[in-house]
Amino acid sequence: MAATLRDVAKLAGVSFKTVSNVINDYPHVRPATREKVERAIAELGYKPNLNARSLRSGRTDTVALAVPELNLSYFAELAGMVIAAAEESGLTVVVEQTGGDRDRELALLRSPRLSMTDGLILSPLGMGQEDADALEVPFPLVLLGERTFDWPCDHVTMRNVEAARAATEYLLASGRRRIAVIGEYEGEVMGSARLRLRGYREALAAHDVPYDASLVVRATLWHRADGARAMHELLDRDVPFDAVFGFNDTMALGAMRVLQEAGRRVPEDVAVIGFDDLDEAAYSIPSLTTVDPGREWLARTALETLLARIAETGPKQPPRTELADFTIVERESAPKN
Amino acid sequence: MAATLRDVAKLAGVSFKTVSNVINDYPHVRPATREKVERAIAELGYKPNLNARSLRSGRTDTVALAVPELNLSYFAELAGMVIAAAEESGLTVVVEQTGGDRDRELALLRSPRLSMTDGLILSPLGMGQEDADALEVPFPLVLLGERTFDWPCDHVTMRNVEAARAATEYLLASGRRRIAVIGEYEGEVMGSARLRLRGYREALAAHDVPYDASLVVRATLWHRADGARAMHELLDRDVPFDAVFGFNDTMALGAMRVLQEAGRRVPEDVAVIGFDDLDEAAYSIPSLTTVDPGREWLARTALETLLARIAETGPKQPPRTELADFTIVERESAPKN
DNA sequence: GCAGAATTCTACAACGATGCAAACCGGTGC
DNA sequence: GCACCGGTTTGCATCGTTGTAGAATTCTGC
Repeated sequence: MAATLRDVAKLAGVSFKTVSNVINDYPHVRPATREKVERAIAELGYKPNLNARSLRSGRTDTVALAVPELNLSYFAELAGMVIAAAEESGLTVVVEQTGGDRDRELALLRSPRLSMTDGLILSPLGMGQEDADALEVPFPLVLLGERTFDWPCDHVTMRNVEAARAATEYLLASGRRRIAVIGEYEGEVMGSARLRLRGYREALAAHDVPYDASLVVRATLWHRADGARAMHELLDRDVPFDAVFGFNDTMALGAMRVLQEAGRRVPEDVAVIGFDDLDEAAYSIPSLTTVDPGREWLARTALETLLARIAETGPKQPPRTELADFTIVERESAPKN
Repeated sequence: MAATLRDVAKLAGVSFKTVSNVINDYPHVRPATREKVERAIAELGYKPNLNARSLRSGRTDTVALAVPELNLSYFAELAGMVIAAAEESGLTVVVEQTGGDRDRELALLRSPRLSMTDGLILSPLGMGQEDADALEVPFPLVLLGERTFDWPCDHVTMRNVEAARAATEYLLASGRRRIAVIGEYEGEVMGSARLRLRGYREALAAHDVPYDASLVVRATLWHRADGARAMHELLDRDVPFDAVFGFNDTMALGAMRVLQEAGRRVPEDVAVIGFDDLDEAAYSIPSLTTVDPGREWLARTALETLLARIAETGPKQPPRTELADFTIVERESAPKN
């Protein structure tokens, strides 16, 4: 089996605690001793058993990240960024998929699996206000992305309302007046869909454009297929529209595809704007104008916030809420004018 | 702090070992005792400390999955599938990103972090034959995707040569003769790029179409931007071509975008075929004909193979090689004729 | 050359769980 | 009435590490 501290100690001719001291950079170790120990470590290829270390020290240097599914590019890219940021701090990341399902989110929050981690970054989707007290957990927890309830808990998110409002105003400024929306999700109380819809309505109101419910199409999951389905539904409704605001890029791309199949030119007949600024938005045909919600910043900040909470020793600090800045990325599907 | 076995034991009025027996479904526990213990567990909200359990039992019920980056949809979707499959077996998955970088792949194989897992599923990219003995590791290891060297090690992959050959023949059958290829990677000896190129050449040879190196464009990373860059390069070369075979969908989509920007019609002027069958391939404009390499099967099989190796007790079984079946998914970018 | 203060090293007890083997307990069989 | 037998419960050692406290060694100043 793998070498342990004691094996190294025996080889180096010191007590096993000294080996531990060397590994942990304990200051008072004579250079000669240190070198002897290091040679023994190298010779045996000793690697510390992190489980034992965790058990003893109480720290695992592992964090859990729970997202709906990696199949959604937004979450895949976000997860990639969180993992990269964690790697920089020497942390390991356990990735969990909840499917955006309430029960699985709740189960995760209670799961013993989390005892192997120092904390959790959760992107909740399915949970609602009635589940808020499930967030009363005995470990550091950071919500990443819109929370669907009111609860004092660290929270890193984007300016959904403002960004959606800006996106809508961008379309309005380019002369569009009949702006359809894809991604509304009626069951949801405080999630992204609701907030983005609010931003949309604020923009309309600010420009005296009447809100028309027949331009709003719901989609609970935000996959490409949902965007496509929503666009079919919109076309079937046979209401005129000259722009589409997809609540995420994936749906916007799905919708854009259907739009063009149906013979509508983008952007001449219909402008399309998305939300997320996925990698692929720059390469679609036409390329997709979208909102960059500041994902890189979100990922890093979520991790930093979690680490700060983990490092916390004294009395509990009040919950933090961090908001990313957004920008609108202009591309072909919705030119400025 | 969290409740331990002893706390539960005290509350239930039994020895802590009995509590352990209840938790582990040890058969000889009187129903009355079991119930008493279970009540105490529920009352205290006891959750086993998995670190302690792992230390003692040697099993972590966690596996590591290392892919180049989640930013590449292929790997994101693959990772999602592996995690989902692991979840079904009650396993946790640690995700590592290597960036396809040789040094990081090697570092990972030697990392103490793996002591927190029961085994590793690795998608190697950067390592080469000279690193083969780095695969001599003291834990179960399964290579997922093409291996870049010859080494007796469990290996789950796709039929790269045959699939590439089939893709090329598909294009030939539709009358194309000048088929460009994007994704060749000269440094690589045995990886996917080489194998797919071989399949391409076999198909050409079988149909007496001469191989023309000026139609082959290299790309070391297989991002959308690489596909776009490669297509620019190809257009700059000013050689005639009537089809493009992208070694993955992401590049094919990037290339298709550039192609259309340049005024070439897809598929009328140039047919495009990809490889991977990503979600988005069905929604691009035009939708992308591609090779489905059997990812779902790959993900599940990789995990199963790893689990079998972990469960292994007796003498080491010989390494397994598992090959997924592929299919060609016909879409608009390359119609059958 | 020696006391006293640093410095360096070691011993022992945890962390919270599981495996083993022994102890217990009530009932049988003789 | 006693040995014996399952089924049931328990005690102890142990996994590999770190924290604390104290022992051993070296260094300093006189």
